[in-house]
Amino acid sequence: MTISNQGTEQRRYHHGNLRQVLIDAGLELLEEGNGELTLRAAAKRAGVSHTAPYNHFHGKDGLLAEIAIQGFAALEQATEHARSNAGPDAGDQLFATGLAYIRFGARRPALYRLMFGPRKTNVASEKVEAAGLAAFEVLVRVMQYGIISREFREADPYASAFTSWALVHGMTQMVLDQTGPLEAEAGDEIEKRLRTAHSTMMDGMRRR
Amino acid sequence: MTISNQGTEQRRYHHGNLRQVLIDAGLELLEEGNGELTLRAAAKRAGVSHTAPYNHFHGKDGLLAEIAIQGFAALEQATEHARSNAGPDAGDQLFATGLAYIRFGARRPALYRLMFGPRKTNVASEKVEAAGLAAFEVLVRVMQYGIISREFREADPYASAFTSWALVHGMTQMVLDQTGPLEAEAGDEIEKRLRTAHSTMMDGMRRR
DNA sequence: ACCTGAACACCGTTCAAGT
DNA sequence: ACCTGAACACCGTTCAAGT
Repeated sequence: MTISNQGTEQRRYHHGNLRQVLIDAGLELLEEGNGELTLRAAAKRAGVSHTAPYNHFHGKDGLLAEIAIQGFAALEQATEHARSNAGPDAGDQLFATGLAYIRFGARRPALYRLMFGPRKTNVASEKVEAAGLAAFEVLVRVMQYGIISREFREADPYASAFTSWALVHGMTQMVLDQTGPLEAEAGDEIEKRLRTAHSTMMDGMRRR
Repeated sequence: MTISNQGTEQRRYHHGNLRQVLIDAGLELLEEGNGELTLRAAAKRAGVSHTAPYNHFHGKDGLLAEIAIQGFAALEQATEHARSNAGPDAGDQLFATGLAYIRFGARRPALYRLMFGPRKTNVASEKVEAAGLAAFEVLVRVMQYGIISREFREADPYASAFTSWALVHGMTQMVLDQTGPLEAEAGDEIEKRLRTAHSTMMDGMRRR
């Protein structure tokens, strides 16, 4: 006790870090999953009884919240990666970020829906919001860069980012649903649509 | 039989038009409902056994599809009403349509989510898509009008409508979720955000 | 043609009980 | 501290049976 247990180490009992194992199981099921995530299925995949998760999460919503947080972290990473590889042009960075965003949703539809789905307001959901905000800030940085580099006209980067976020968020939703007039899984169609929207937006954002 | 039964009249058995009664019950539960719609709850409200709906719908998904169709019809009506009351300026019409759209979602969150939520692809979902397309075409008409009146520059009205639709759809989603940086239920905040986005878009759409 | 009730296989959650 | 198994109240769906 005084020797072997380092303070920051995750405690392990039967399965060692069951908490993360359950989250990973949930993410897997969501990836494979044609439908909904089930607490019992996640427990089964983790190799524990269906009541074991209650020792680590605030019921099903608690597990869902953790999964959403990790989803937002992955979204942030995907968009930031695209942004930093897009070259020095702010408009290019904005387009690359938006495209990476939509592709993230298109490839992980169930996870994406979970991230933006309804959540009972509780303590955990605040952490989800924080994770979502961190992903949002990738776009804010693009806007700030565009303004500082004098490529974009003066504006509130936060407000500009909000507009762009809403646009790609809406497009992603339309890719996931078959509702609305975007039927193609073909990435070409998505890219073409985003290109059109992006051009219109850029006309309104660029310095004249 | 030869006398009393008119061909187009809805057949009534115990409850008369149970089909529509179930749809209305579902809409009510969705409106009140803090959470999910249940087939059994809809049947209970309609005053029938929980298996009765299977005589009228393809299971729960069938009922959900019908509700979504009626939801899209209501959305179409709300946006069309706003458009036709917005005066002759195409930009004003576009803004009014978008605001009506977001408000529709904000006031019927559960119905809105159902309309755009996941649906198992089957026959019924084609009719849902058609209903969604009809609502979308309100925006297409605004774009066509703006181009014909030479207020908007030449463009594919379909593509322009798509961009606007994605934008308001994304904003609506952000109002419903608390995710993202739009916390206010106050209509003022929503209107302000839409105004910003609309101005940017209009800069890109207006004839120079 | 339309409806019911029993039955089945699920689900989330609680709780006493084990280690 | 962590896990299990029984139990409870739900859920969607099927099916034989009634009228």
